[in-house]
Amino acid sequence: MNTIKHNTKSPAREAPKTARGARTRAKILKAAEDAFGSLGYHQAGVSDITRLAGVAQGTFYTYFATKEDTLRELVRDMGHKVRAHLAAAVKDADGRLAAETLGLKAFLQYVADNPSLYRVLQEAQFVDESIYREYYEAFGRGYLRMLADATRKGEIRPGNDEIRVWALMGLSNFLGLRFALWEQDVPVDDIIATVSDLLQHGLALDPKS
Amino acid sequence: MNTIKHNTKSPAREAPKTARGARTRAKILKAAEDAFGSLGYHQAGVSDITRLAGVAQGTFYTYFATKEDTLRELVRDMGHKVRAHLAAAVKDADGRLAAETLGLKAFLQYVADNPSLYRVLQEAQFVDESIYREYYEAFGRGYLRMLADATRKGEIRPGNDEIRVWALMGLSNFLGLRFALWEQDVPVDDIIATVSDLLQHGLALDPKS
DNA sequence: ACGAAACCTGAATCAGTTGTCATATTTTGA
DNA sequence: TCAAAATATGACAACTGATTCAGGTTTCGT
Repeated sequence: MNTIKHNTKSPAREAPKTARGARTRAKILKAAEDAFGSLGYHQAGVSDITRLAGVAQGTFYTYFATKEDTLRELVRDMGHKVRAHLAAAVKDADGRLAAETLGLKAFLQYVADNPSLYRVLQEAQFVDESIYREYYEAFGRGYLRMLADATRKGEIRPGNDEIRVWALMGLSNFLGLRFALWEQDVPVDDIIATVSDLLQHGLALDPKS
Repeated sequence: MNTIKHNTKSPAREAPKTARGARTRAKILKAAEDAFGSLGYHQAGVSDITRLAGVAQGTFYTYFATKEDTLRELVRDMGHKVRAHLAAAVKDADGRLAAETLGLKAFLQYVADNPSLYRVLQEAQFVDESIYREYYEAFGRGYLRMLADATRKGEIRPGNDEIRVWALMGLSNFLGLRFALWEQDVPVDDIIATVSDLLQHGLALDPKS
Protein backbone atom coordinates (compact mmCIF):
# COMPACT_ATOMS: atom_id res chain seq x y z
CA MET A 1 0.00 0.00 0.00
CA ASN A 2 2.94 2.23 0.53
CA THR A 3 6.10 2.91 -1.40
CA ILE A 4 8.17 4.62 1.22
CA LYS A 5 10.75 2.56 2.98
CA HIS A 6 12.33 3.99 6.05
CA ASN A 7 15.80 3.03 7.06
CA THR A 8 14.77 1.25 10.18
CA LYS A 9 17.69 -1.07 9.74
CA SER A 10 21.00 -0.60 7.99
CA PRO A 11 23.32 1.08 10.54
CA ALA A 12 24.75 4.15 8.86
CA ARG A 13 28.32 3.60 7.75
CA GLU A 14 31.09 5.74 9.08
CA ALA A 15 33.21 8.10 7.07
CA PRO A 16 36.65 6.80 6.11
CA LYS A 17 39.35 7.58 8.65
CA THR A 18 42.38 7.30 6.43
CA ALA A 19 43.46 8.47 3.00
CA ARG A 20 43.18 4.96 1.66
CA GLY A 21 39.62 4.72 2.90
CA ALA A 22 38.69 8.00 1.29
CA ARG A 23 40.20 6.87 -1.98
CA THR A 24 38.35 3.58 -1.92
CA ARG A 25 35.08 5.26 -1.08
CA ALA A 26 35.53 7.65 -3.97
CA LYS A 27 36.38 4.79 -6.32
CA ILE A 28 33.19 3.04 -5.33
CA LEU A 29 31.10 6.15 -5.86
CA LYS A 30 32.59 6.73 -9.26
CA ALA A 31 32.04 3.10 -10.16
CA ALA A 32 28.45 3.37 -9.03
CA GLU A 33 27.95 6.36 -11.29
CA ASP A 34 29.30 4.39 -14.22
CA ALA A 35 27.34 1.28 -13.40
CA PHE A 36 24.06 3.10 -12.82
CA GLY A 37 24.68 5.24 -15.86
CA SER A 38 25.26 2.40 -18.25
CA LEU A 39 23.21 -0.46 -16.83
CA GLY A 40 20.64 1.44 -14.82
CA TYR A 41 20.10 1.35 -11.11
CA HIS A 42 18.11 -1.84 -11.00
CA GLN A 43 20.10 -3.73 -13.55
CA ALA A 44 23.39 -2.83 -11.94
CA GLY A 45 24.22 -5.10 -9.03
CA VAL A 46 26.49 -4.28 -6.16
CA SER A 47 28.79 -6.82 -7.73
CA ASP A 48 28.98 -4.69 -10.87
CA ILE A 49 29.91 -1.67 -8.83
CA THR A 50 32.62 -3.44 -6.90
CA ARG A 51 33.98 -5.06 -10.01
CA LEU A 52 34.26 -1.67 -11.70
CA ALA A 53 35.82 -0.23 -8.58
CA GLY A 54 38.23 -3.14 -8.29
CA VAL A 55 37.29 -4.07 -4.73
CA ALA A 56 35.56 -7.01 -3.10
CA GLN A 57 31.83 -7.09 -2.51
CA GLY A 58 32.18 -6.69 1.20
CA THR A 59 34.16 -3.51 0.86
CA PHE A 60 31.13 -1.80 -0.52
CA TYR A 61 29.39 -2.18 2.78
CA THR A 62 32.23 -0.59 4.66
CA TYR A 63 31.15 2.74 3.20
CA PHE A 64 27.55 2.41 2.14
CA ALA A 65 24.71 0.90 4.06
CA THR A 66 22.74 -0.04 0.96
CA LYS A 67 22.75 0.36 -2.77
CA GLU A 68 20.01 2.95 -2.36
CA ASP A 69 22.28 5.00 -0.16
CA THR A 70 24.81 5.23 -2.92
CA LEU A 71 22.22 6.55 -5.31
CA ARG A 72 21.16 9.24 -2.87
CA GLU A 73 24.69 10.41 -2.40
CA LEU A 74 25.29 10.36 -6.12
CA VAL A 75 22.27 12.53 -6.85
CA ARG A 76 23.30 15.11 -4.27
CA ASP A 77 26.79 15.09 -5.65
CA MET A 78 25.69 15.50 -9.23
CA GLY A 79 23.30 18.26 -8.26
CA HIS A 80 26.10 20.27 -6.71
CA LYS A 81 28.26 19.80 -9.73
CA VAL A 82 25.68 20.85 -12.30
CA ARG A 83 24.64 23.90 -10.34
CA ALA A 84 28.24 24.95 -9.83
CA HIS A 85 28.96 24.46 -13.51
CA LEU A 86 25.99 26.52 -14.60
CA ALA A 87 26.56 29.22 -12.02
CA ALA A 88 30.10 29.64 -13.30
CA ALA A 89 28.97 29.76 -16.91
CA VAL A 90 26.38 32.41 -16.25
CA LYS A 91 28.32 34.47 -13.75
CA ASP A 92 29.12 37.48 -15.83
CA ALA A 93 26.39 37.44 -18.40
CA ASP A 94 25.04 40.70 -19.63
CA GLY A 95 21.38 40.67 -18.74
CA ARG A 96 18.94 37.84 -18.09
CA LEU A 97 18.34 36.86 -21.67
CA ALA A 98 22.04 36.48 -22.26
CA ALA A 99 22.28 34.45 -19.08
CA GLU A 100 19.55 32.13 -20.30
CA THR A 101 21.33 31.33 -23.51
CA LEU A 102 24.72 30.99 -21.85
CA GLY A 103 23.18 28.71 -19.25
CA LEU A 104 21.48 26.57 -21.84
CA LYS A 105 24.64 26.22 -23.86
CA ALA A 106 26.62 25.20 -20.78
CA PHE A 107 23.91 22.76 -19.82
CA LEU A 108 23.83 21.09 -23.21
CA GLN A 109 27.58 20.75 -23.11
CA TYR A 110 27.47 19.34 -19.61
CA VAL A 111 24.87 16.75 -20.56
CA ALA A 112 26.88 15.64 -23.55
CA ASP A 113 29.95 15.26 -21.34
CA ASN A 114 28.12 13.56 -18.48
CA PRO A 115 25.52 11.27 -19.94
CA SER A 116 24.99 9.51 -16.63
CA LEU A 117 23.33 12.58 -15.20
CA TYR A 118 19.94 12.01 -16.75
CA ARG A 119 19.78 8.34 -16.12
CA VAL A 120 20.85 8.46 -12.52
CA LEU A 121 18.63 11.38 -11.74
CA GLN A 122 15.58 10.02 -13.45
CA GLU A 123 15.87 6.63 -11.87
CA ALA A 124 16.36 8.15 -8.47
CA GLN A 125 12.83 9.40 -8.79
CA PHE A 126 11.49 5.93 -8.24
CA VAL A 127 13.91 4.87 -5.59
CA ASP A 128 13.52 7.90 -3.38
CA GLU A 129 11.22 10.56 -4.74
CA SER A 130 12.24 13.12 -2.16
CA ILE A 131 15.81 13.21 -3.41
CA TYR A 132 14.57 13.84 -6.91
CA ARG A 133 12.27 16.65 -5.90
CA GLU A 134 15.03 18.08 -3.80
CA TYR A 135 17.22 18.26 -6.87
CA TYR A 136 14.73 20.19 -8.95
CA GLU A 137 13.51 22.31 -6.11
CA ALA A 138 17.05 23.37 -5.26
CA PHE A 139 17.65 24.05 -8.88
CA GLY A 140 14.39 25.94 -9.12
CA ARG A 141 15.10 28.05 -6.03
CA GLY A 142 18.32 29.36 -7.48
CA TYR A 143 16.69 29.94 -10.81
CA LEU A 144 13.78 31.75 -9.24
CA ARG A 145 16.08 34.10 -7.39
CA MET A 146 17.76 35.15 -10.61
CA LEU A 147 14.53 35.51 -12.51
CA ALA A 148 12.81 37.49 -9.77
CA ASP A 149 15.84 39.70 -9.59
CA ALA A 150 15.71 40.39 -13.28
CA THR A 151 12.01 41.09 -13.06
CA ARG A 152 12.52 43.52 -10.24
CA LYS A 153 15.26 45.30 -12.11
CA GLY A 154 12.95 45.63 -15.08
CA GLU A 155 15.13 43.49 -17.31
CA ILE A 156 12.29 41.21 -18.32
CA ARG A 157 8.53 41.35 -18.53
CA PRO A 158 6.70 41.09 -15.26
CA GLY A 159 5.02 37.73 -14.78
CA ASN A 160 4.71 34.72 -12.51
CA ASP A 161 8.33 33.71 -12.13
CA GLU A 162 7.70 30.49 -10.27
CA ILE A 163 5.75 29.17 -13.19
CA ARG A 164 8.32 30.47 -15.62
CA VAL A 165 11.08 28.70 -13.74
CA TRP A 166 9.46 25.34 -14.24
CA ALA A 167 8.68 26.10 -17.84
CA LEU A 168 12.31 26.97 -18.45
CA MET A 169 13.67 23.98 -16.57
CA GLY A 170 11.43 21.74 -18.64
CA LEU A 171 12.54 23.37 -21.81
CA SER A 172 16.22 22.86 -21.01
CA ASN A 173 15.60 19.38 -19.82
CA PHE A 174 13.95 18.23 -23.01
CA LEU A 175 16.36 19.98 -25.29
CA GLY A 176 19.16 18.30 -23.38
CA LEU A 177 17.48 14.93 -23.63
CA ARG A 178 16.80 15.13 -27.33
CA PHE A 179 19.73 17.13 -28.69
CA ALA A 180 22.57 16.37 -26.30
CA LEU A 181 21.87 12.94 -24.87
CA TRP A 182 20.01 11.06 -27.58
CA GLU A 183 21.26 12.58 -30.75
CA GLN A 184 23.66 15.38 -31.46
CA ASP A 185 22.37 15.93 -34.96
CA VAL A 186 21.59 19.62 -34.65
CA PRO A 187 24.25 22.29 -34.10
CA VAL A 188 24.18 23.71 -30.61
CA ASP A 189 24.12 27.20 -32.03
CA ASP A 190 20.85 26.50 -33.83
CA ILE A 191 19.32 25.46 -30.56
CA ILE A 192 20.63 28.50 -28.78
CA ALA A 193 19.41 30.77 -31.56
CA THR A 194 15.96 29.23 -31.56
CA VAL A 195 15.56 29.45 -27.81
CA SER A 196 16.97 32.95 -27.77
CA ASP A 197 14.42 34.02 -30.33
CA LEU A 198 11.67 32.28 -28.40
CA LEU A 199 12.57 34.05 -25.19
CA GLN A 200 12.99 37.37 -26.96
CA HIS A 201 9.81 37.36 -28.99
CA GLY A 202 7.74 34.31 -28.17
CA LEU A 203 6.09 32.58 -31.09
CA ALA A 204 4.08 35.55 -32.22
CA LEU A 205 4.90 37.49 -35.33
CA ASP A 206 6.76 40.73 -35.02
CA PRO A 207 4.29 43.53 -34.35
CA LYS A 208 5.82 45.42 -37.23
CA SER A 209 5.17 42.73 -39.84
CA MET B 1 28.36 -3.24 -21.74
CA ASN B 2 24.94 -3.01 -23.31
CA THR B 3 21.51 -2.31 -21.97
CA ILE B 4 19.38 -3.44 -24.81
CA LYS B 5 17.72 -6.79 -24.44
CA HIS B 6 16.16 -8.35 -27.45
CA ASN B 7 13.29 -10.74 -27.12
CA THR B 8 15.19 -13.76 -28.20
CA LYS B 9 13.07 -15.90 -25.91
CA SER B 10 9.56 -15.47 -24.54
CA PRO B 11 7.17 -16.82 -27.17
CA ALA B 12 4.69 -14.05 -27.90
CA ARG B 13 1.32 -14.71 -26.34
CA GLU B 14 -1.75 -14.96 -28.51
CA ALA B 15 -4.66 -12.58 -28.47
CA PRO B 16 -7.73 -13.76 -26.56
CA LYS B 17 -10.21 -15.71 -28.66
CA THR B 18 -13.31 -15.25 -26.56
CA ALA B 19 -15.10 -12.45 -24.79
CA ARG B 20 -14.04 -13.79 -21.43
CA GLY B 21 -10.42 -13.80 -22.49
CA ALA B 22 -10.62 -10.26 -23.74
CA ARG B 23 -12.15 -9.18 -20.45
CA THR B 24 -9.49 -10.91 -18.41
CA ARG B 25 -6.73 -9.45 -20.50
CA ALA B 26 -8.16 -5.98 -20.05
CA LYS B 27 -8.50 -6.51 -16.30
CA ILE B 28 -4.85 -7.48 -16.11
CA LEU B 29 -3.72 -4.48 -18.12
CA LYS B 30 -5.73 -2.13 -15.96
CA ALA B 31 -4.36 -3.78 -12.84
CA ALA B 32 -0.87 -3.39 -14.19
CA GLU B 33 -1.45 0.30 -14.74
CA ASP B 34 -2.60 0.69 -11.16
CA ALA B 35 0.19 -1.42 -9.74
CA PHE B 36 2.94 0.26 -11.75
CA GLY B 37 1.39 3.64 -11.07
CA SER B 38 1.28 3.29 -7.33
CA LEU B 39 4.17 0.96 -6.52
CA GLY B 40 6.38 1.51 -9.53
CA TYR B 41 7.39 -1.02 -12.11
CA HIS B 42 10.12 -2.70 -10.12
CA GLN B 43 8.38 -2.67 -6.78
CA ALA B 44 5.19 -4.06 -8.26
CA GLY B 45 5.33 -7.82 -8.64
CA VAL B 46 3.37 -9.92 -11.05
CA SER B 47 1.61 -11.15 -7.93
CA ASP B 48 0.46 -7.60 -7.18
CA ILE B 49 -0.94 -7.28 -10.66
CA THR B 50 -2.78 -10.57 -10.55
CA ARG B 51 -4.09 -9.87 -7.07
CA LEU B 52 -5.49 -6.52 -8.21
CA ALA B 53 -6.92 -8.15 -11.29
CA GLY B 54 -8.41 -10.98 -9.26
CA VAL B 55 -6.78 -13.78 -11.23
CA ALA B 56 -4.12 -16.37 -10.52
CA GLN B 57 -0.45 -15.79 -11.23
CA GLY B 58 -0.41 -18.15 -14.15
CA THR B 59 -3.24 -16.37 -15.91
CA PHE B 60 -0.97 -13.42 -16.40
CA TYR B 61 1.20 -15.49 -18.70
CA THR B 62 -1.71 -16.48 -20.87
CA TYR B 63 -1.76 -12.94 -22.21
CA PHE B 64 1.66 -11.48 -21.59
CA ALA B 65 5.01 -13.07 -22.21
CA THR B 66 6.78 -11.05 -19.51
CA LYS B 67 6.20 -8.25 -17.09
CA GLU B 68 8.18 -6.02 -19.43
CA ASP B 69 5.75 -6.77 -22.21
CA THR B 70 2.92 -5.40 -20.15
CA LEU B 71 4.76 -2.16 -19.64
CA ARG B 72 5.38 -1.80 -23.33
CA GLU B 73 1.74 -2.29 -24.15
CA LEU B 74 0.72 0.14 -21.44
CA VAL B 75 2.96 2.85 -22.78
CA ARG B 76 1.59 2.46 -26.28
CA ASP B 77 -1.91 2.47 -24.93
CA MET B 78 -1.39 5.56 -22.82
CA GLY B 79 0.30 7.32 -25.70
CA HIS B 80 -2.72 6.82 -27.92
CA LYS B 81 -5.04 8.05 -25.23
CA VAL B 82 -3.13 11.24 -24.45
CA ARG B 83 -2.70 12.14 -28.06
CA ALA B 84 -6.37 11.52 -28.78
CA HIS B 85 -7.35 13.60 -25.77
CA LEU B 86 -5.17 16.51 -26.81
CA ALA B 87 -6.13 16.32 -30.45
CA ALA B 88 -9.76 16.57 -29.46
CA ALA B 89 -9.12 19.47 -27.13
CA VAL B 90 -7.26 21.44 -29.75
CA LYS B 91 -9.39 20.53 -32.73
CA ASP B 92 -11.17 23.77 -33.33
CA ALA B 93 -8.80 26.26 -31.80
CA ASP B 94 -8.51 29.64 -33.40
CA GLY B 95 -4.88 29.95 -34.40
CA ARG B 96 -1.75 28.25 -33.13
CA LEU B 97 -1.30 30.27 -29.97
CA ALA B 98 -4.83 29.49 -28.89
CA ALA B 99 -4.18 25.84 -29.66
CA GLU B 100 -1.10 25.89 -27.46
CA THR B 101 -2.95 27.16 -24.43
CA LEU B 102 -5.92 24.87 -25.00
CA GLY B 103 -3.57 21.94 -25.38
CA LEU B 104 -1.67 22.80 -22.24
CA LYS B 105 -4.83 23.16 -20.24
CA ALA B 106 -6.12 19.82 -21.47
CA PHE B 107 -2.79 18.23 -20.71
CA LEU B 108 -2.66 19.53 -17.16
CA GLN B 109 -6.16 18.26 -16.58
CA TYR B 110 -5.28 14.90 -18.05
CA VAL B 111 -2.23 14.54 -15.84
CA ALA B 112 -4.20 15.38 -12.73
CA ASP B 113 -6.80 12.77 -13.68
CA ASN B 114 -4.28 10.11 -14.69
CA PRO B 115 -1.34 10.30 -12.34
CA SER B 116 -0.04 6.93 -13.48
CA LEU B 117 0.94 8.41 -16.81
CA TYR B 118 4.16 10.01 -15.66
CA ARG B 119 5.31 7.18 -13.53
CA VAL B 120 4.70 4.46 -16.04
CA LEU B 121 6.18 6.44 -18.87
CA GLN B 122 9.26 7.54 -17.01
CA GLU B 123 10.04 4.11 -15.72
CA ALA B 124 9.56 2.63 -19.14
CA GLN B 125 12.59 4.63 -20.17
CA PHE B 126 14.84 2.29 -18.25
CA VAL B 127 13.10 -0.90 -19.11
CA ASP B 128 12.95 -0.34 -22.84
CA GLU B 129 14.30 2.97 -24.01
CA SER B 130 12.95 2.57 -27.52
CA ILE B 131 9.36 2.55 -26.32
CA TYR B 132 9.98 5.76 -24.44
CA ARG B 133 11.55 7.48 -27.38
CA GLU B 134 8.76 6.21 -29.58
CA TYR B 135 6.27 7.92 -27.30
CA TYR B 136 7.91 11.30 -27.52
CA GLU B 137 8.84 11.00 -31.14
CA ALA B 138 5.27 10.17 -32.07
CA PHE B 139 4.11 13.03 -29.95
CA GLY B 140 6.70 15.28 -31.50
CA ARG B 141 5.82 14.30 -35.05
CA GLY B 142 2.23 15.36 -34.61
CA TYR B 143 3.29 18.52 -32.88
CA LEU B 144 5.77 19.35 -35.58
CA ARG B 145 3.16 18.98 -38.27
CA MET B 146 0.92 21.52 -36.58
CA LEU B 147 3.72 23.93 -35.89
CA ALA B 148 5.17 23.74 -39.37
CA ASP B 149 1.68 24.28 -40.71
CA ALA B 150 1.24 27.39 -38.64
CA THR B 151 4.64 28.64 -39.69
CA ARG B 152 3.80 28.11 -43.35
CA LYS B 153 0.51 29.90 -42.97
CA GLY B 154 2.34 32.80 -41.39
CA GLU B 155 0.54 32.42 -38.07
CA ILE B 156 3.75 32.33 -36.06
CA ARG B 157 7.30 33.55 -36.41
CA PRO B 158 9.49 31.55 -38.74
CA GLY B 159 12.01 29.45 -36.88
CA ASN B 160 13.35 25.94 -36.38
CA ASP B 161 10.18 24.08 -35.54
CA GLU B 162 11.82 20.80 -34.63
CA ILE B 163 13.71 22.50 -31.86
CA ARG B 164 10.66 24.41 -30.80
CA VAL B 165 8.65 21.21 -30.56
CA TRP B 166 11.04 19.75 -28.03
CA ALA B 167 11.19 22.98 -26.11
CA LEU B 168 7.41 23.07 -25.91
CA MET B 169 7.09 19.41 -24.96
CA GLY B 170 9.58 19.96 -22.17
CA LEU B 171 7.76 22.99 -20.98
CA SER B 172 4.45 21.13 -20.77
CA ASN B 173 6.08 18.16 -19.22
CA PHE B 174 7.61 20.05 -16.35
CA LEU B 175 4.57 22.20 -15.72
CA GLY B 176 2.54 19.03 -15.56
CA LEU B 177 5.00 17.41 -13.20
CA ARG B 178 5.19 20.32 -10.82
CA PHE B 179 1.72 21.83 -10.97
CA ALA B 180 -0.55 18.92 -11.80
CA LEU B 181 1.16 15.83 -10.45
CA TRP B 182 3.15 16.98 -7.43
CA GLU B 183 1.21 19.89 -6.12
CA GLN B 184 -1.91 21.61 -7.35
CA ASP B 185 -1.20 24.79 -5.45
CA VAL B 186 -1.36 27.21 -8.36
CA PRO B 187 -4.55 27.87 -10.33
CA VAL B 188 -4.47 26.39 -13.80
CA ASP B 189 -5.47 29.71 -15.26
CA ASP B 190 -2.36 31.36 -13.87
CA ILE B 191 -0.26 28.76 -15.60
CA ILE B 192 -2.11 29.18 -18.85
CA ALA B 193 -1.83 32.94 -18.64
CA THR B 194 1.89 32.83 -17.92
CA VAL B 195 2.62 30.44 -20.76
CA SER B 196 0.36 32.35 -23.09
CA ASP B 197 2.27 35.53 -22.33
CA LEU B 198 5.56 33.73 -22.76
CA LEU B 199 4.57 32.40 -26.17
CA GLN B 200 3.12 35.73 -27.22
CA HIS B 201 5.97 37.97 -26.14
CA GLY B 202 8.83 35.92 -24.79
CA LEU B 203 10.52 37.26 -21.71
CA ALA B 204 11.57 40.53 -23.25
CA LEU B 205 9.93 43.79 -22.36
CA ASP B 206 7.35 45.22 -24.68
CA PRO B 207 9.05 47.17 -27.48
CA LYS B 208 6.78 50.10 -26.66
CA SER B 209 7.90 50.34 -23.04
C1' DA C 1 -25.58 -32.64 -25.21
C1' DC C 2 -20.80 -33.21 -25.95
C1' DG C 3 -16.06 -32.97 -27.54
C1' DA C 4 -12.63 -29.58 -28.40
C1' DA C 5 -10.65 -25.38 -27.54
C1' DA C 6 -9.94 -21.73 -24.63
C1' DC C 7 -9.14 -20.26 -20.24
C1' DC C 8 -7.67 -20.44 -15.43
C1' DT C 9 -5.17 -22.16 -11.24
C1' DG C 10 -1.33 -21.72 -7.75
C1' DA C 11 2.35 -24.41 -5.87
C1' DA C 12 6.94 -25.30 -7.23
C1' DT C 13 11.05 -24.07 -9.62
C1' DC C 14 14.92 -21.43 -10.41
C1' DA C 15 18.01 -17.63 -11.35
C1' DG C 16 19.79 -13.91 -9.34
C1' DT C 17 20.39 -10.44 -5.42
C1' DT C 18 21.59 -8.24 -1.30
C1' DG C 19 23.96 -7.99 2.76
C1' DT C 20 26.90 -10.68 6.50
C1' DC C 21 30.89 -12.42 8.66
C1' DA C 22 35.09 -14.64 10.00
C1' DT C 23 39.45 -13.87 8.53
C1' DA C 24 43.47 -11.53 6.32
C1' DT C 25 46.05 -7.44 5.17
C1' DT C 26 47.50 -2.67 5.49
C1' DT C 27 48.06 1.64 7.87
C1' DT C 28 48.63 4.45 11.90
C1' DG C 29 50.80 6.41 15.79
C1' DA C 30 53.49 6.04 19.89
C1' DT D 1 59.24 -1.53 15.81
C1' DC D 2 54.93 -3.33 17.00
C1' DA D 3 50.15 -3.52 18.70
C1' DA D 4 45.79 -1.46 17.71
C1' DA D 5 42.74 0.39 14.41
C1' DA D 6 41.19 0.63 9.94
C1' DT D 7 40.43 -1.46 5.74
C1' DA D 8 39.71 -5.30 2.55
C1' DT D 9 38.35 -10.03 1.23
C1' DG D 10 35.10 -13.40 -0.90
C1' DA D 11 32.35 -17.27 0.08
C1' DC D 12 27.71 -17.90 1.29
C1' DA D 13 23.26 -17.52 3.97
C1' DA D 14 18.90 -15.83 3.30
C1' DC D 15 15.68 -14.04 0.48
C1' DT D 16 13.03 -12.28 -3.54
C1' DG D 17 10.28 -12.54 -7.35
C1' DA D 18 9.62 -13.96 -12.30
C1' DT D 19 8.15 -17.77 -14.92
C1' DT D 20 6.59 -22.66 -15.63
C1' DC D 21 3.58 -26.52 -15.75
C1' DA D 22 0.40 -30.26 -15.00
C1' DG D 23 -4.01 -30.47 -14.32
C1' DG D 24 -8.89 -28.40 -13.44
C1' DT D 25 -12.90 -25.42 -15.20
C1' DT D 26 -15.59 -22.77 -18.46
C1' DT D 27 -17.09 -21.54 -23.02
C1' DC D 28 -17.91 -22.45 -27.91
C1' DG D 29 -19.66 -24.60 -32.08
C1' DT D 30 -22.36 -28.12 -33.78
